[in-house]
Amino acid sequence: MKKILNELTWRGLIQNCTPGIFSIENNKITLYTGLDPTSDSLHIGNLIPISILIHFKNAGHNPLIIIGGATALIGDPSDKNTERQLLDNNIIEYNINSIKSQLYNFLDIYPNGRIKLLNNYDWIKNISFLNFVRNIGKYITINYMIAKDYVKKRLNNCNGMSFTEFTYQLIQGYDFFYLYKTKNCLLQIGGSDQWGNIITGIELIKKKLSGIAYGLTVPLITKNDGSKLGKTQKGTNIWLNPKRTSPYKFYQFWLNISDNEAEKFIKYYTFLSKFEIEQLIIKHRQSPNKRLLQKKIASEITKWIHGNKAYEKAVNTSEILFSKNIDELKKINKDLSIFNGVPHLEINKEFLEKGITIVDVLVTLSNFLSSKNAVYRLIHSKAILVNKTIIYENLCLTTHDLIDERFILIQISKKKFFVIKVI
RNA sequence: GGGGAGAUACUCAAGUGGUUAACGAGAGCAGACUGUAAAUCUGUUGGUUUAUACCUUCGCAGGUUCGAAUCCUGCUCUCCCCA
Repeated sequence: MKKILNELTWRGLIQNCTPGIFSIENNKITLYTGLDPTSDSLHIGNLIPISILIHFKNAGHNPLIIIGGATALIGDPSDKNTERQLLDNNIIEYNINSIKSQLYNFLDIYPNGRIKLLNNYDWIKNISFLNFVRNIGKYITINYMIAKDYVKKRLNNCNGMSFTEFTYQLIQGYDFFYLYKTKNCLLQIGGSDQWGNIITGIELIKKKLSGIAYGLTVPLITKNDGSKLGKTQKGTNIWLNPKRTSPYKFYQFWLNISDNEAEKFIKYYTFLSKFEIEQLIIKHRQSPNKRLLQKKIASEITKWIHGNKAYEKAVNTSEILFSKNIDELKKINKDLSIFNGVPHLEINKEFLEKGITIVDVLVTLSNFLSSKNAVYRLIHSKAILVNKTIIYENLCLTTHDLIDERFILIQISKKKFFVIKVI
């Protein structure tokens, strides 16, 4: 059995763990992490605990992923300052199915692979309230429960905390208890906000079964400015679902991380060996302008999540969009699918013959920018390019501006692109 | 129940009758420099017009005034102290 905890430590993936955890890595163990179906897609923050599962799997252990079909009905209060809105059953079910099919795409899910997928609704749905209160609630004191940081915070907060959310930690604790009892699952992995919930499970196992279980949390991945990773500048998540975050955008996100971040993320998000990573970091420091690390991370993760084809397309699109001159644009041979994932507007050719202004394209017709003033401001600061040429006024575009008779490329600042396609 | 303080743009926070679309800071956006990096510097951040004009905005609703974020009245909400 390959030792794994040193590996995880080296990668910086361990934020906190319960004492004695190093004793378990010698034998094959079962471990799990939970995913909340609060949305119909995972985002890149979810990949960290998942990648730990994969490290364990590669070392020969037995990983489980628990989808929180039951716990999502309650809503995890960890890390939240206010009561959550309850989610609708149908939405949760839809989310569960979406997340499941997503996981099948990029993980070796049982029966073909080694990672088993379970839904905690399956074992929680049949528990009666009385049974739960007598058999589980009796083992955990209120004193223990209100000592949790997030509970304290909420108790001091005038909005308070509902009984429903207060019980959440017991339900998640019960999951761990159940998995320990039925599958001999010894370890739970979670984000740093999950510490309290994990500990409750361990406590329950200790009190009720005199068993010893372990927990491990991953660091909260932050960007240099302290913001949570997975959010872009505008605060939107980087999703794994290509409909929410196109492979092109996904690829660009990784390509744009800073040097500092890149040295960390290559350890978090790729499965390259320690040797390979150290070599890459050395090379990168020698000539950082080549951005070897960013490119490597972007390629590894994009291929992993979206597949080789989508990755190649994203690279191709990037090369064309970021090329300095107009000739590159002419090379695409009318294959506009290269622009999938780039914001665009489709218009009739007749419409374009009459002429259409930049402001209309970006605001009136597409809402790509929020106001006309914003466009004028950008034009004045020379931030808008049409087909790679800076414009100085609110230009009126016509069919003469079309490339290959098919499209016009508008570039806003260095990294934002907008395509007008004629149909 | 009694007393006190407050509510200003994305956030914090000045301004207490007249160049006030509102100081400043953070944040965002853009430009320069670079490597589609970081740091730095510069500009910018209500809307319409791409021009210099108008409209809307300082908790909500009224009022006083030539003129209000600023004064008055009522209301709503938040915080603090004493019961």
